[in-house]
Amino acid sequence: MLGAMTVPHEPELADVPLTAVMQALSDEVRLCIVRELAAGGEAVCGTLELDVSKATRSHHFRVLREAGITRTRLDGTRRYVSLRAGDLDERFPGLLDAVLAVPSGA
Amino acid sequence: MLGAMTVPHEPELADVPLTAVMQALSDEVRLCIVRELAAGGEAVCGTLELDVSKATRSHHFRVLREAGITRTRLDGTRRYVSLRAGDLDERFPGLLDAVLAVPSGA
DNA sequence: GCACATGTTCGACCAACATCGAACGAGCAG
DNA sequence: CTGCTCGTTCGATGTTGGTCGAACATGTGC
Repeated sequence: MLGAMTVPHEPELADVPLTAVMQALSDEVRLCIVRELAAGGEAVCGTLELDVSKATRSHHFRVLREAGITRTRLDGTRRYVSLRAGDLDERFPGLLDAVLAVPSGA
Repeated sequence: MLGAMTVPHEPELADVPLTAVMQALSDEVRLCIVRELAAGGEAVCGTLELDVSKATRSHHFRVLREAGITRTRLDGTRRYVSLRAGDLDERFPGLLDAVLAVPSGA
């Protein structure tokens, strides 16, 4: 029981139900993450500005990853996270765009 | 305290945050309702096929209504529910279409 | 008035979730 | 090897959410 941290699990988008994606995108913190990723491309987890603890941050990244929304690349002790925009748009056409079109203010 | 049942509260869509809509659409039962409304137009609450109790059904209709997704019209003892497709598309362009484009199976 | 039908509301219950501090693991720099 | 950093995992906790049965409210028809 040790590979869990080194090899994050990323599902096939075909196996992800719509409810899981909607659920993942129904949290303000996770929406922030998605927006920042959309705007700035790949990013290191710790560099994103979020008003939550390390543990909570890690939790949200996991939810996004397991909903097929993000991909995680390992580089030493850092983790680079990016949007699976292509996969997502193939599975749920227009959904991510519609979400990203909404300004963060409301 | 008795008007609550007779005059359902429907918010201005401008006041509804994206998270509320995503949240409302992240439940399978509510997705079923939305799909049936999209396919068949206005419908009476009780006529939709849902494998839940009256109380649960009422709960889901309330969540959809308060998320600005549906409108409720009173007619005697019945309640006609319909999608606020126009309002929704104005507020969150493309979102409802993207959701409805996903087949119910998955 | 009196049933009847349609929905809502009220507790209650259990599952899921967001949050945190603390402990842990893995890689990197001395 | 020893710290240091980055991030995960582990409880624990409080909150929210879905579900139900039962009670209630409201309108319709006899």
